[in-house]
Amino acid sequence: MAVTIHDVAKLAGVNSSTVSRVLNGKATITPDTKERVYAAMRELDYHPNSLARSLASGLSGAIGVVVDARDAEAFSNVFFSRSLFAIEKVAQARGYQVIIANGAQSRGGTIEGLMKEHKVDGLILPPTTVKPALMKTIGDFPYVVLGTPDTLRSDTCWVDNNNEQGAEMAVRHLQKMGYQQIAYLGGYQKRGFTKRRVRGYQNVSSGKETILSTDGTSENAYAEAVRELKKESHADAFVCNDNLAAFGLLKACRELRLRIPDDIGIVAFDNYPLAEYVDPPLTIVDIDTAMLGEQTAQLLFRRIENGGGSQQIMLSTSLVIRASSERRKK
Amino acid sequence: MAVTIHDVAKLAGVNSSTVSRVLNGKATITPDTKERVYAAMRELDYHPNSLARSLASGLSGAIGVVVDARDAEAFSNVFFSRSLFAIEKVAQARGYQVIIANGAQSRGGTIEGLMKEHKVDGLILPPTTVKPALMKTIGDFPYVVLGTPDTLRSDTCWVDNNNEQGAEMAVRHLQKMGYQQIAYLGGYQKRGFTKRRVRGYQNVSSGKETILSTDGTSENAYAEAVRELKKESHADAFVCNDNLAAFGLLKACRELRLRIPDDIGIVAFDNYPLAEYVDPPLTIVDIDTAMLGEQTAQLLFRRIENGGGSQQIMLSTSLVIRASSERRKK
DNA sequence: ATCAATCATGCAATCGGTTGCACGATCAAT
DNA sequence: ATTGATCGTGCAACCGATTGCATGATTGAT
Repeated sequence: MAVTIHDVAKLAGVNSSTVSRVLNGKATITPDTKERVYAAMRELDYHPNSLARSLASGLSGAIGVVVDARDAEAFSNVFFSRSLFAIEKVAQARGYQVIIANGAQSRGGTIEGLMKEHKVDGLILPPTTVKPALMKTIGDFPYVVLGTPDTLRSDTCWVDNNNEQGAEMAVRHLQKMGYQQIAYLGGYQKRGFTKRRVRGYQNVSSGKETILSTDGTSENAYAEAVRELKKESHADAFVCNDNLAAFGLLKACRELRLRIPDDIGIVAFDNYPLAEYVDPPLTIVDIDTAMLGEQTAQLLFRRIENGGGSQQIMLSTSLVIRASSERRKK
Repeated sequence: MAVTIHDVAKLAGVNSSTVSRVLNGKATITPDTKERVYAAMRELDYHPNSLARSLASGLSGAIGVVVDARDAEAFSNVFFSRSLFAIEKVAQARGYQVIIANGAQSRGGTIEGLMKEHKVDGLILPPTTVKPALMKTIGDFPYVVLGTPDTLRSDTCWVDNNNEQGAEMAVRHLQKMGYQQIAYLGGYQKRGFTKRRVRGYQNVSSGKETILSTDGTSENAYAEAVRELKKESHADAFVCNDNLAAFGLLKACRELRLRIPDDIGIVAFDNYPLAEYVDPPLTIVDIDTAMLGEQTAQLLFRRIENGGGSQQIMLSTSLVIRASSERRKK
């Protein structure tokens, strides 16, 4: 098989425990010995077997990122992949591996397996998985929720962007641009983040409240938008739950010959790469996904290392103003 | 610590090796004993330590998916995430973990580490990483390239979609719709898949060949498109290297008041979720990313298990015809 | 009834590291 | 010079599984 610590030890003329100590820098070793060991490692192209290492130390050296996706779309969710990128970056800097696992099909089994079979030292979970049953089996295993769990427990760590504030900001912006009747379009109402966005919308909306829920698809958003826009006194601006909803709305406006931003104003959540390339470019409530991922990973590592207290981090969103909400004249 | 195989053995009144055999179903065990062991496992909520298992068996039970991403965008590449979803699905069905790793910053080190430190049993690599130096260190370690490597070696396994055929199909379709002067827009020419798409374009293009390379951004595609469309006798149709290029082109057409599909025909590669929601909906060379991921993973597992011969899989693309190429009148 | 073949299970080595304890060597202080 | 503290390294147990070999029990054939 491959080169082991014993081969290195023999070549360097020391005991394997010494090699181990050199490897981990955990003890005082004579510079001379250290050099001989390094030389032997180099000569043999030694790579420590991480499995043996993990077994002995009781640490897998990996963290798990759980996704809750029934179909491929959720996986290719820009939000998810960008955060994942940041998570991987933080993990790599610490010499940790990132394991991704889809928790959708196996109610809790995936997560439990990762944990109890010692495959990971910590977990990043989606809010949808945080249910009492899981919390019981998870015990004091280190985990951080990426998003806000529906059932709040003070000892749960989570990192999220401030959806409520984001929606408030969107509505205020539209109001300032002179729109009178602002509606909320899109989003599956059972999802926590949608609820919070809607709440933000309700907090500051002044006119009639119109909330058009969808199943999350563009098609559905399109249909709802058409229905609304055909009414006698319809909304003159929309806060869209995501880019997909905004695209459905754009299509509806085109068909009904409503001009944006003159007749209809639009602000949408999430900054898709294409949002600024549609006609007109979309005003966006931008979520700092990189920061989200980074903070989540760092919080997790803090918990893994210190076991330390729980913490919740809420990141602010920012508004990227583009043509879709810039009414030229009142 | 946690429950071990010995605890189970003691409770069931057998030796730990018997428990192991029950666990793995590798030997004949009396139904009675088997039941006692299962009962003990259930009672103690036993979960085998995968680290110990891996060490003993020499198999990590994980595969690595390497990404070559400098920025978050490449990671959130729809192509990548959809394939990843399919890969994870296949892996989960076999009880394997999926480790993702960004190979961008550490020339080869990441891949070598995953391999030599026994963190994974096999690798899925992007074509960009397949260079002679890596091939030497990788030896006969199981790996499959997702995409076509630039430097072809007959013993390299890879899975890719047929980009050349896809481009040919796009051009032929535009020709049939009556477009005379078809250009190719977008794509960084050094990338293998872009080269192959351009080659397909060249194979069947009849009129003047116009190849407009970009740096991959929409902005750049927009600029190139504007430059082309301002010429005296400009192209009347474009095959776009991806959706981003198509979006740049759409913007250029809007500004120059060129109508699609009457004045300009468009076919683009990759079926982004938004492609059918722009105006007009885009005709697309569709890549079956799910199949791509699935085939890649399955090929990898075949190699891990049999060590078997090398194989190359080329998947066909299909054309999804929408309004952007359907010229109403000649 | 006898013997060989097969079955069920235990024993102990092994996978490749880590780490507490022990011990001789070195060093500083008196 | 003596003594106690500190340093550098080896020994061996241990992490929690797997697996080849051995053994006693059971089975079937003659």
